[in-house]
Amino acid sequence: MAARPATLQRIETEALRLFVAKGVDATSIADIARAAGVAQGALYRHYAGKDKLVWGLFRDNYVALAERLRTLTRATTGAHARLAAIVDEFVRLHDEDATLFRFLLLVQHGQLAKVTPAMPSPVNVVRDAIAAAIRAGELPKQDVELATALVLGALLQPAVFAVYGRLKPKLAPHRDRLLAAAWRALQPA
Amino acid sequence: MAARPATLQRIETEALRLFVAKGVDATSIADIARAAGVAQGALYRHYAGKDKLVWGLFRDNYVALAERLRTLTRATTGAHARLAAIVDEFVRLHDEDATLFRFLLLVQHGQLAKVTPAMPSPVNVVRDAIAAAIRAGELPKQDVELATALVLGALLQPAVFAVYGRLKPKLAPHRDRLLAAAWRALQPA
Amino acid sequence: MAARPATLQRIETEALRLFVAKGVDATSIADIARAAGVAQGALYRHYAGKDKLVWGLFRDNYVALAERLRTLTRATTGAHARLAAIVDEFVRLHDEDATLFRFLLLVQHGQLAKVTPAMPSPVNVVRDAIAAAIRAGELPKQDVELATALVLGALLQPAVFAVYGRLKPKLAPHRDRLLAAAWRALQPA
Amino acid sequence: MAARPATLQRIETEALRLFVAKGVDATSIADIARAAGVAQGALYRHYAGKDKLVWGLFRDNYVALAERLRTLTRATTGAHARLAAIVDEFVRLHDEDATLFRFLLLVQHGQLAKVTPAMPSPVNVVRDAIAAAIRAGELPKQDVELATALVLGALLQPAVFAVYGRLKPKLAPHRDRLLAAAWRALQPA
DNA sequence: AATGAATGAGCTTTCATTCAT
DNA sequence: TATGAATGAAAGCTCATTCAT
Repeated sequence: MAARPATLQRIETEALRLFVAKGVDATSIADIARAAGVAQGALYRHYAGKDKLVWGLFRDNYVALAERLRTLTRATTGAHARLAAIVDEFVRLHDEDATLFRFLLLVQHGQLAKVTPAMPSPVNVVRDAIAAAIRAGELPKQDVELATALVLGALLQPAVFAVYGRLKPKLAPHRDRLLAAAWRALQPA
Repeated sequence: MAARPATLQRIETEALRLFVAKGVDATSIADIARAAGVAQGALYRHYAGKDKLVWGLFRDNYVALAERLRTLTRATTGAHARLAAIVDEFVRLHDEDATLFRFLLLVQHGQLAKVTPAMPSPVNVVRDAIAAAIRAGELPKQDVELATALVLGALLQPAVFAVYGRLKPKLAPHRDRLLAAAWRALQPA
Repeated sequence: MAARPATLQRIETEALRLFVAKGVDATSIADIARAAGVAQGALYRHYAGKDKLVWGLFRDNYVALAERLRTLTRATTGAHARLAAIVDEFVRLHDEDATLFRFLLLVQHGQLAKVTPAMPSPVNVVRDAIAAAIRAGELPKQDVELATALVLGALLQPAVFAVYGRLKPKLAPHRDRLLAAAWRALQPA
Repeated sequence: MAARPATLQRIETEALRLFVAKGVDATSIADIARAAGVAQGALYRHYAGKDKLVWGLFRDNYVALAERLRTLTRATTGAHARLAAIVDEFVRLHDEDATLFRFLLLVQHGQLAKVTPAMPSPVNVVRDAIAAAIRAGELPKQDVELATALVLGALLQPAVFAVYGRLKPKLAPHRDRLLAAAWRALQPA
């Protein structure tokens, strides 16, 4: 009863690690099984197939991030404070679980097509926060989608730079700068 | 002698199109050969293998973009004008050859590891322009790599949004806004 | 102690049903266990393996049919009456338990190789009845095996037609016709 | 140009042989490739998959038999002469290519479900011949499907007996007897 | 130069069977 | 006794690459 959850846990941990290290397509089921210390067939008790494993890992964590962000924006008042909460959550996730963050970052292409409009999405949380701020007069009127892209760009591209070693592995030291860039990107004047 | 380059051209065009549409790994040599109207074996007369084909397409266009950007920044004076030239070139490439832009955007992970420091890189051109502006006192002192990431984020994330249909297919209408966001991201105050 | 036989019963019923519906090879142990409402491992307490399950089901019912036919032919006098008894038993089995009949019919190839000469076989009962009638002068001299084939053909091919919906599901209405065809097949003149 | 058809021919010949000897499910693609002396992948140049190979072999020969029978019945006049032509063709096919005949016989279950009404079918040719004879007053009125089953039973069950060694490998010596049994089965009086 | 049949390694997946609990 | 997670061998299939023509 103590070793059983461990198997699934090990599979997910190793899968994430390998997907980030080698890419999803270059990671075989055999690789994952070997790393997790189980037989290949054992994976199929937990996941219907490789696609489902990738999608499950992506969706669960993508949705969880969206829900945390939603909770944070609901608990916060004021456009700037909300943006700060969003930035902090991105930075925290990146620095606390870089593997997971990079998985979401690198694997999104190929998975985003499966995201349905009904699914909670971090992108939509950011967009909704911006839209609300505009409606409240806290931000100037502007193209909401473009504004969302600019905010996300300020958060994600530094993460990409960290992946390739152009920036140090932790984003926390850059938190204020990221927040400032994101905030100013919302002032089109 | 006039039709031969056409064959190679067709192969590259179709390969790019398929790589963007289905992803590199999901695109087989057979797919490309079929789309280009040649036999599979014929591809190997032009490329040593699939990896080389992908890498060749990436490197050639990546380097070409870098060289165009380098030429532009050399021909321009003043930090803001240079940044404008960079933004314009990104926007132009995106709007004139969306397939190529998206190929570079989506395929970079998995190819960037092969980029040597000696190779001209668009990222380095942007970084050098920023570094020069700081040295010249046109921009405040700051982390150059982080500044580069913020500028690129402002350019690339809107392109990602265009891929997923969150923004309209052309970036030109957003040119001023992108430039403003990139410029302000460089004022850390 | 009363529910246990029910488990075994359920396994056999569902196995037969699935074997007929999807074929033996296309039916997995998991399918049977699921349909019977037991765990996969539980099947192995009753059967040594899948092959043994199939063989057991075939042999038990094949032998049982042979023994019923043997009893009937022993209890009957006269060639025509015996043939009628055989036809009636085939028709009765078919109409009362179509699944079992079709299982025997469809699964025989692949199982018949395991039938030993010592095992009671419906085919041999029919053959022995014909041979006895010839010895008794009730039927003309003829190739006994060929005669057996002709009688069985008249009984089994209509059953095949019923499987594929070319005939209605019940053979009882055709009983007289089947008997006539079988009887006449035995008059080589 | 001489060796190419040989490959496909070898594949089909060996596949048929193995399917009859071991059954379709027990015959692996590896078995066929080994027997045909080609790599496994080579099979997929000619057939989309194992299912398609089996179906292709079945359908082609099933249809070809139907068309030969159709030609024969069209070229013949009189119910008895037509039936004789049908019996002769079955006997001929059986004795000249026992492997093919047994393939059609043993593999039909599992393939017949894919036969569309538009496809020429030996069963329908026999049925049509009987129906025509009834309309012409050459045979008494009767259930045409049942009559078809009885005729086919008289032809196919002896073939099954030959498979299992209960009858000698050739049916030709039994031709008159088979024809007589089939003909009498059509006289319900 | 081009063709396309063939190769062979590798992939994902299935499944009968085992065994600790 | 029953469970179901785990095993491991084998299956069907794909695909980058080679090579005789």
